Amino acid sequence: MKQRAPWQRTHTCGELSLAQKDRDVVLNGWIENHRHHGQLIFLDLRDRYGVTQIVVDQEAKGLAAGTFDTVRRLGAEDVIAVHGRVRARDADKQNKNRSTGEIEVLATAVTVFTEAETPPFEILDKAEANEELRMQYRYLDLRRRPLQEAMAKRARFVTAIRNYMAEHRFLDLETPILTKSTPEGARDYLVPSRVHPGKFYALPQSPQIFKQLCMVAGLDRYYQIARCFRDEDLRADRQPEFTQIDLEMSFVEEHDVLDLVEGMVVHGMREGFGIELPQPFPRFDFEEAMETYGCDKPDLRFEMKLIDCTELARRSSFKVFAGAVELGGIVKGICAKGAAEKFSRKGIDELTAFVAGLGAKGLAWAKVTAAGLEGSIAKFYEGDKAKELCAHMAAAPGDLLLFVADQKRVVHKALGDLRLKVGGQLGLRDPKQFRCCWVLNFPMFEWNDEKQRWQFAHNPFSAPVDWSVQDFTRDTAQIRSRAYDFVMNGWELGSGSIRIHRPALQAKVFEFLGISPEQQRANFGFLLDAYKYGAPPHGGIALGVDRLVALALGRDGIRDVIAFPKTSMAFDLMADAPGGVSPEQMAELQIASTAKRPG
RNA sequence: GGGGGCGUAGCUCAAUUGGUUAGAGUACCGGACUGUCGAUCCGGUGGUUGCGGGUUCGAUUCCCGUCGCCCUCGCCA
Repeated sequence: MKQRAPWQRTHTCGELSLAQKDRDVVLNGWIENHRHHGQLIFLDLRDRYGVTQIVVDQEAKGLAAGTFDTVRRLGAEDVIAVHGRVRARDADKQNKNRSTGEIEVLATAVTVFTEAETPPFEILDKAEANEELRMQYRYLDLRRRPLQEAMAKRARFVTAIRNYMAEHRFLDLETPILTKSTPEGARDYLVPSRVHPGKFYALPQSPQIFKQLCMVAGLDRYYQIARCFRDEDLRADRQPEFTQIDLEMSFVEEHDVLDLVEGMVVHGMREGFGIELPQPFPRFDFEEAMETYGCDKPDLRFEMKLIDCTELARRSSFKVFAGAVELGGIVKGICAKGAAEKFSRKGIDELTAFVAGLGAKGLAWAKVTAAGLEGSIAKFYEGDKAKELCAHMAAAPGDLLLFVADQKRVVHKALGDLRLKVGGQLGLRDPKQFRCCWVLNFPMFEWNDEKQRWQFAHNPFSAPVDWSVQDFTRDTAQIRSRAYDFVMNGWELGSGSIRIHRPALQAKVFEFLGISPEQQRANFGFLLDAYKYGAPPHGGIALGVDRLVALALGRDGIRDVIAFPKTSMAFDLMADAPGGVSPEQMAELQIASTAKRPG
């Protein structure tokens, strides 16, 4: 039988109920609250599992000598052991808000492990202190129930993912944290090498190349809950280090990866958060997503699709419409169901300003009534024309129609963002609803205006949809890659592709982008070499764990679901990192700082 | 790198056109209290108004700089 020290808990603070009535128990935990009534003291004792009320009664039989005086001096966040007996509470003394509210523990003795100074902020469910202070004392913030729950659910989710991956024959393989800098992509975090003076490791932006090498190695199915590092400016949904579910599979095509990941996400959401995702996840061609939703990461919690009105507009007496079409542009609209009454003239002016900020020249609008249309385009659409337009837009009385006429890119950007804004204002973006989809066949290259050259849209290893493409200079913008994104509620949560596994094709892609054979060798030489020795066709994906957990828990940012996050200046307020190092350390690494104001 | 917001007691906030000794709630400390559960009641401690400078008879308030936090554009293959 297992040894238990006298002070060690027999139960947690969340598990006692009438089932343990009259049992002698020991609880360990933090004092959340204390209420003094002279000869009677109540303590709320908290641990990860819950809160149990402790009663210390000076008159109680069996109360150890001195205990009452000890307890009288205790305060919030002191850590104690309570010895006592479980007692049923009278009906009028029960606390219905607590799972342990039907019982309490009548103390016989108390052991004080540590007394706590008054914390810089109170440990309450509702975060009352500002985030800066809470990050500085993160270990106190983490005591709060919402964060404890977030951490527990995140851990449960990750465990579910691991189980799922193991069941599907994936090997959890570790890849280097100290690796090599590559010029493309995000800025690297660098680590100086002591034994190679003047040389640096880079922390991985992702395990991309290593996981592909695992495929060349014949390991067949790789996954890792991998930490990734990117030295770019932060946002609410971006931290300098973040976690990905990274995976790669051999001898597969898109649907193999998509099917597997779909199952994984469904399993993880169910086991981790109790969320049932509607299946199957729709799969959109990139082009289709852009045409229908105006963006490559559609929020499918509501419809309000972009409807092409270019042909109707072409023969319109409304010059803005006809004129835009004449200049090679398009006209599209959205129909906000039942929204006519929810948007005043002022509300629509605000939407107009919104799309203007996105590059649109204006916003044409109409409210649908039983009699016809009202609004900026009403006089151009009367009688049958109004009916025709409404039929085309599938609009009914009470609906609000919004149109943008411009070049395709502008229309999609403006209406895509407008759709999200209007959907949000109509309460259609319910954080408790979860809708996933896939977007496939992204453009392979995109034009970088600043650098005046083509660059990878996804990553350098994504295969073109058409294997036989020989000349990337022709119709470059039309070339599609076998890249896919996983999207939930309008958030891009994952990105992957079927890779190039033929060295000749890979070299051609690099060549097109102006990466010289020397640079190729220097940066990716080991991958290109590896491909010479028999690379299987393969593909994979990486999913952002932090974003996924934040979304599942309805949090606005990922800091809430990371135990020890950094500020938007990539600073760790608790650890005070980054920090200075001694001249000796610098000398040993043979590096010097050119910073004007060190530290 | 650009734009916006915030910074006053341990914490959350208030303070009139620039005007007396910078207030309140809470926490904390002391006291009362045997059924509370964010206990209640009485009393008390607690301030470099982020930091530096300027304007002024006088600055929490106005101006300049600086630091920190948050949001955002650029950036994030």
